[in-house]
Amino acid sequence: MSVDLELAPKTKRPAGEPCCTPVVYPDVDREQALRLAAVAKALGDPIRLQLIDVLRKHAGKVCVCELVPLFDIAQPTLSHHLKKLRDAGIVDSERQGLWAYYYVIPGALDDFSAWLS
Amino acid sequence: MSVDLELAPKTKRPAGEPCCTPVVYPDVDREQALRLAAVAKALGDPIRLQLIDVLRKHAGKVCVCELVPLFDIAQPTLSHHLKKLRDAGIVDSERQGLWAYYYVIPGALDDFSAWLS
DNA sequence: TCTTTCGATCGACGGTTGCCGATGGATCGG
DNA sequence: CCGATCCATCGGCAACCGTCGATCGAAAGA
Repeated sequence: MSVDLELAPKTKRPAGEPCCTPVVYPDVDREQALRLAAVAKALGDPIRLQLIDVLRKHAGKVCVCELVPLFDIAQPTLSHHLKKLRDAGIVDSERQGLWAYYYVIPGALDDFSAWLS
Repeated sequence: MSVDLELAPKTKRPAGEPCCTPVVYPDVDREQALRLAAVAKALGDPIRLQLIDVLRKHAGKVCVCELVPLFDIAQPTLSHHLKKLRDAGIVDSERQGLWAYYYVIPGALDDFSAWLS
């Protein structure tokens, strides 16, 4: 992986103790960090995390009218959370007549999962 | 896993199409979702994600004075991010004289990583 | 056409976040 | 002691977030 951030070892130190002898390297560049953090941010809400949990375990498309009664929030709030997950590229939706069916985009969490492991 | 959220299938539907026939089950209860989302939220910032990346890859304790020049932010801001990671239970610090050394708490990300996989 | 239903969007509100400069507390050298 | 260094905290600011009620557009039935 490429290194995006530079490393500037400290020179001034009041004592002779070794402060900056071990050099650290970031393995994730800024753009990759932005993408991964966007996914993490989308998962950083309990309701959205449970939404992903439901959609993933179901392994299919789930109607919004099924998701609403699962959580103690108003319908516009749920729609807002689903939009956040859509904007993060984690889920997508499909309209069938009057209903909207949501599903987790296959492989959308792979990069983040790989970084975390 | 225990199911915390109740499932209330919809009864009224204008057409005969199957809307809520497939029943969905959440596998994560509310408390677990809160813990996992707190970890995800802490990782939901590019700088914090890179911080974790550096600390994890280094496999040891890293002095703050080494972390400051890696990012284009002021020192109080870095300290703020480190506090967020500490509050989330992901990292911890250890003072040695004048310096503070940070490290990733072993196993702190295991639950989240397991849920994601 | 009129009504009902579903889902998205809007507008508004309190609370939180990320960022900075300034300051403080602790530690060490001189 | 005094000054320098490292790091945490404080106060403030603009931006964002989660939430709701109200509303809208699309679709289907009567």
